[in-house]
Amino acid sequence: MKLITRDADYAFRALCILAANRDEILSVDKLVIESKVPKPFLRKILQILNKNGIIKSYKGKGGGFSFTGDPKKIVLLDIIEIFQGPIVFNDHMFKKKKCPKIKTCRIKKRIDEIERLTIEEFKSVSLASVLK
Amino acid sequence: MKLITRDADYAFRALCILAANRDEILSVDKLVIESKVPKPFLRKILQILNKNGIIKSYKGKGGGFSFTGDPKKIVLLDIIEIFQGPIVFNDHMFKKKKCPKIKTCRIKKRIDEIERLTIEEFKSVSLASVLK
DNA sequence: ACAAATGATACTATAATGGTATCATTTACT
DNA sequence: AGTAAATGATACCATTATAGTATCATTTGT
Repeated sequence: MKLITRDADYAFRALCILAANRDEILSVDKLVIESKVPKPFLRKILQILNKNGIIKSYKGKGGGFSFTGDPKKIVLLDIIEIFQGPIVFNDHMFKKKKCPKIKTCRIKKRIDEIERLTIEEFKSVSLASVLK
Repeated sequence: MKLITRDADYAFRALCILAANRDEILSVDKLVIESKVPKPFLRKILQILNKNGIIKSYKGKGGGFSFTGDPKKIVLLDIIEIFQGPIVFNDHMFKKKKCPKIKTCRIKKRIDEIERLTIEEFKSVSLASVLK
C-alpha cells in the first residue's frame, strides 16, 4: 500500500529544485536532468503546479518554470492534495453509502484521530524544511 | 485518496463483532446482519482472516467463525497489512527502479519518519481498545 | 439423506495509476 | 519575417487495484 503517488512525489522533488533556484527560470529539460523524471510526465506535473498557482510558467524560447513564493509556505500536504485530493484514512462506507453509525463509531473516531495527526505532520514538511 | 481499503475496514469491523462475542461461533449470516457488509464479500474476507490465523472457522451445519484470541494482541495494523500489504508512504521510485539517492534524500527521510509515527498509531488500535 | 455452513476459485466492472503522444500556441533571436 | 525552443491543452493507453459477485465442492449436525 502506498500513500504518496508518483506524481505528487515527483512534483515535490521538482519543486525542491525550483525552490533551491528561486526566481530562476528552469526549462523542463534542465529539471529532467536533475530529477530523472520522464519528460512528458514531468511536463504534465509542472503544468498542474502552474495551474494551481504553486509555480509560474514562461512560454516561448528561453521559457520554463520558476518558483517565486516563500519556501516556508508551501508544504507537502498542499502538493499531495493537488494530485491526490484530500487525505482520507477511512471513508467508512458500505457499498455506495455512508455507514449510518458514522457519528458514534469508535473505530472511525480513533482512525480520524490518527488521520489528523498525520496530516499535521505533512503540514510541517515545507520546502524550506527539506532544503536547508 | 484513501488509506484503508474497504476489505481491511470491513475485516476490522467484523473482527470487533467476533471479539465482542469471544469464543462464540457466529455464522456469516449473523455477521452480515450486524455489519451490513455484503455477504459474498464478507465471506471472502473472513476466509482470509481464517487463513491468517486471526480467527477460527467451523465447517458444516451450525458452523461459522469465532475469535478466540486476546483482543489486546490484534491491532489495526495487522489487519491492514493482511489485506493491503505493508504500509509505504513513499516508495521513492523512478519508473521501475529505486532512486539512487535513496540513502541520503532528505525528503524521503522526513516522510519515513512520518510513516513510522503513523504505523505506531495503527499498532495502538487493538480490538480491546475500541471495544470497551 | 439433507440442509446448512464454509473452502476454493474464478469472474467482472470500474477507477486509479503511471505514463506517452500530438498538435497548438507563444516567444526570443537572427 | 522566419525559425527554433519552449509551454498549453488534450487525448490516449497499458497495467493494476478495488470492490465486489457467482459457483461448485466439501464438511458436518440432525
